[in-house]
Parts: sequence; structure tokens; C-alpha cells
Amino acid sequence: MPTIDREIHRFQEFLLHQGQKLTKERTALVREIFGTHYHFEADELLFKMKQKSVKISRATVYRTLELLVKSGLVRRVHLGEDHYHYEHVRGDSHHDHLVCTACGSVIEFNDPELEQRQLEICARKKFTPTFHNLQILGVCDSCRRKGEQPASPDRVMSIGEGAMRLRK
Amino acid sequence: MPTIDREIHRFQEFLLHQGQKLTKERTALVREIFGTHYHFEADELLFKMKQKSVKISRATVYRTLELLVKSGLVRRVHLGEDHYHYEHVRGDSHHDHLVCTACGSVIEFNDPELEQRQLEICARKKFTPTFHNLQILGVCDSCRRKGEQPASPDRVMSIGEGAMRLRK
DNA sequence: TCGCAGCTGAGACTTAGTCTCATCCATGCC
DNA sequence: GGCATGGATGAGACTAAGTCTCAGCTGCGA
Ligand SMILES: [Mn+2]
Ligand SMILES: [Mn+2]
Ligand SMILES: [Zn+2]
Ligand SMILES: [Zn+2]
Repeated sequence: MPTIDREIHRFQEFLLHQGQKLTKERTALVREIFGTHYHFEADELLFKMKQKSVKISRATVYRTLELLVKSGLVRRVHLGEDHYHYEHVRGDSHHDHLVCTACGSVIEFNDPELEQRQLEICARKKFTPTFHNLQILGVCDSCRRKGEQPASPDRVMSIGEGAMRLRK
Repeated sequence: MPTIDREIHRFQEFLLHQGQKLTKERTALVREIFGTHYHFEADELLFKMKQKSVKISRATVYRTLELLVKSGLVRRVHLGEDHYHYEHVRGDSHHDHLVCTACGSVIEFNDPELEQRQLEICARKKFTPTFHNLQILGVCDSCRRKGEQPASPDRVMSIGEGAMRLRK
């Protein structure tokens, strides 16, 4: 996978630029993240590494995710659950999320008109925006057909593959 | 304050309807919430009660907030920090938030055009929305004038009055 | 006024994430 | 390649925010 090697290279460039090092743990994490996952959780990543018998500590997972976010390769997002999710930044494009509270699936969208309207609101309030965070919770098409009911606002049914607890 | 008594009455109606009781602890919390705060944290509320020598446990604070949310008198919101905030629902109107990362102030807005655009996006994706959550982080007008720089996306400078730690 | 279903407080527990520190190793320089 | 060294790692203690348990208390309808 030459694509992943390019991500690793980009990460190394970022690291070296700050006098930091590309270790085998960091390489393994980048490989895992860009090889498999999409919206994932820190603990899920930790579990996947354990499964593959690649021994990496929780501290390193969190530290590496923080570096990846700083480097711009990964983005940290809220999806309506009580913990963060991460996603790899492909290309660049900002997007927001529709989250199905019945099956946990996530639909991405990028709507320039919506973004524009947000800027207008900020201008009207003399507010200088740097960042925003929008999730729309509801029921996806296939769940609606199956007759799934909208869940209570704050109970999203686990997004992603549900990382299997690691701590005893 | 006859207004607060009306809120208390509404809460009692809600409770009785479910075979639940209006206790003095619940009354005291409603009085505090509707008398003083706006966007507040659970721990902040706990601290305020302690200050006033009204002895209420953390468990009761959280349990009462949950009931108030269910009753529709209070709403639980994300404002870009790692914990929830609560606000009293006055009238009814849904709104979203601009959060200043320099001073922690919160500006509310309700923009029907933005809401409409969200519905259009959902329709296009055949998604049935039930709820959404939008925060725009940035720098408010008065902070911008003071030359405050936009903080890193995930470091909001404490919103509200910063509840003073209670646990040792 | 009484009975009891529902409520409370103290503190143990949980989840998600951060921090510490002794030890390890990636990189740059010879 | 070998070495030096400052950054990185792992184990596990620690923290923050919130949930749960259970013995004793209390609001409220009869
Ligand atoms: Mn995404
Ligand atoms: Mn608000
Ligand atoms: Zn679904
Ligand atoms: Zn400000």
C-alpha cells in the first residue's frame, strides 16, 4: 500500500520538523488507522492493536492520536456520544455528520450553503469563527424502513464496531 | 419570585404524573437553577448549593437534572468542553451557540434559514432528523478588540463561573 | 396520621483520558 | 557501523465526570 507509506512520510516530516521521532509504535498506528478504520475510537484502536499482537500502551495511543491531529492527518470529532471519535482527513474537505441513533451508522455531508449561512450568522453577531461542530441525530433510511424508532436524544446506539472493553 | 413558583409547579405536575415526588431537595434545585444560572454545569450547581449550606448530594443533583431534562424545563447541551452544560428552557425556542474560546462567553442564536437548510440536507440523504447539536467556536467581538487569538479548537477557556473543585 | 413507594446521602464504582518515571531507542554525528 | 542523548515508551497511578448501591428517610394519598 503505497498510499499509507505516503501518510507515514507526511507524519514523519511533521515530526522531524518539531524534533520528534517516528517510532515503530507510531508507524504501526498510522498503518492501522489509514489501512482500516473510518470513524473510530481510541479504545477501539488500542484493542485492534492488541488483537494483532502489536503491543502498544494506551498512553502511546492517546499521545499518537494527539500528534496526528496536530499534524492534520487525523481529525477528532464529536458524534453525540460521551467520548471522542477520530477520522482520517482524506484530501482535506471539512464535513459534518448525520448519525443514526438506531444502527450507529454515520453519513457525511459537506454543504457549502450551510457553511455560508453559518458565516453570515457569525458576521451578524460580530463573531470570528475558527471551528464548528455539527451533528444531526436521527434515523437513517434503512433503519426507518425497518420501522426503527428515533431514540432519545442522548442515547446513540454505539457507533462503529464497539471496541470491546480492555481494562478489567 | 412568582415565576419560579410556576416552574416548580410545572415540575411537580410532571413528577406526579409519573408517580414521583417533589422533595425539598428538588425544590431547592429548581429554585437555584431558575433563579440564577444560565449555562451551568452540574458540579457548579452542586457547589452553589454547598455555598448556601443547602446540603444536597451529587447523586441528587444529577438525578434531578435528568428529571428536569425529561420534563422539558431544562436542556442539556454540549458547548465544546469535555462535560455537559445545562440551560433552562425559557418559552421553548431551540437555539444553537457561538462559544468564545478566549473568554468563555456564549452567544445564542436561532436562525430559521440554517435550520431549514439542515432539513433539506437530511431530505437529500433520506435521513429523518430528531435532534441536532451545533456549536461554533471562535472569538467574540470584545475579545477580538482586545487582540485575543483564537485558541486551539479543543481548548475552550472555561465557560461560566468555573465551579471550584468539590472533591478532594 | 400512617404506610410505603419513592427519595436521599455517602461513597464505591466506571469510563475516558492524563500523568509519572524508570527504561528504551531513533536519529544525527563521528 | 558505533555512540550519545533527548525524545518515546509502558505500566499503572491518577483525575474528571458521571453512575450506581443500599440502608435509612420522607412526601403524599388514603
Ligand atoms: Mn467524518
Ligand atoms: Mn443556550
Ligand atoms: Zn440506521
Ligand atoms: Zn470572548
